[in-house]
Amino acid sequence: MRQPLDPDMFAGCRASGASLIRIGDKWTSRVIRCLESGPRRFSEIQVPLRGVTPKVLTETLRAMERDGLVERTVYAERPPRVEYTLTPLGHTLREPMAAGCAWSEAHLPEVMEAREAHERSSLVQDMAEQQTSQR
Amino acid sequence: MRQPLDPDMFAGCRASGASLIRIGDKWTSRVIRCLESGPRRFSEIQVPLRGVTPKVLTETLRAMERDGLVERTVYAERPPRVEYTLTPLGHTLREPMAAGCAWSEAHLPEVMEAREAHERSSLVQDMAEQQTSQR
DNA sequence: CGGCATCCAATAGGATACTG
DNA sequence: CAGTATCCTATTGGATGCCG
Repeated sequence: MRQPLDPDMFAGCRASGASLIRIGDKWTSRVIRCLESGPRRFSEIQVPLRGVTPKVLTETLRAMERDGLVERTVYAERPPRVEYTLTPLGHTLREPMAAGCAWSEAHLPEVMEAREAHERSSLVQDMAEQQTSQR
Repeated sequence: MRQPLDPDMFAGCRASGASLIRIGDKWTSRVIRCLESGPRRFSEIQVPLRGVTPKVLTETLRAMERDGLVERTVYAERPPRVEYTLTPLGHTLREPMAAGCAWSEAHLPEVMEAREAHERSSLVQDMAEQQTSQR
C-alpha cells in the first residue's frame, strides 16, 4: 500500500524554492553565465540576451543584487560606466546550474521526440473528432 | 584585456533552456517530487501543492506529458481513476533538480542576509531622500 | 551609457460553476 | 473523481521617451 503524500511537504520550499530565489527565472541563469568570465557592463550583457529590453534586464540585475548574487559598481566617469560582477555566492550557483544545462543538452532529443509523437497522436484524435461531428 | 561575449552564446539554449522544458516552472519541479515515490492520482498531487486550481495543475501535467516526463493512465472505473507516473526520462530529472534544491537549502541563510542588508541600506536612502525633499 | 517613468499588450493564474 | 469552461485579475514584459 502507498503512503499518502505529506500535505506540507513544500511548507519550507515556498521560501527556498524558485519563487524566492529567481533561479528558474528566464534571465537569471543566463546573466550568471555571462558573468562567469568576469565583470561585464550593462550593454555587454544585453547583447547575448538577444536584445532584452533594458527594463527587464534592470529588474533582473536588481533582484540578483538584492539576493547577493551580483555586485554593481558605478564608475564616476563621462560617459558613466557600470559593471556587474558575480559575488562568491553567485559563483556557487554555477555548479547546480551546470547540472541543469547538462540535463537539457543530454535529453533534448528525447524531449523533442516525445513532443513530436504527442503532436502526431493528437492530430489523429482531432481528425477522429471531426469525423464524429460530421455525422 | 577581456574577451567580448559571444552574441549567440544562447542560440541553442533558447530551445534547451527553461523556456522549452518547463523546469524552472513554479509547479513542474514540485510535481516531479510528488511522483518520485510512485504513481499518484490527480487529487493526491493537488494536496501538497496547496490547493492549486485544477486548471493550472491540468496545464502543468499536460505540458509534462507532452515532453515525455510523465505518463497519464486512465482506468475505466466508476468513479473514474487517473494516475500519473514519472517516465524514465522524468526520473533522470531528479538528479539535477536535487542539486538545485540542495543549493537553495545550503545558501538560503546567505540570501536572506543579503536581502535584509539590502533592505536596510535602501531604507536609509529613502530617509535621506525624504530629508532632501523637505528642504 | 545606463538607466527610469510611463503606457500598453499578452499571458499566467485564480475563482467559480458545471460535466462525463 | 477528474477534469472542462468561463470569467476575471494580476503580473510580466515590450515599446517609447526622457534624464543625469
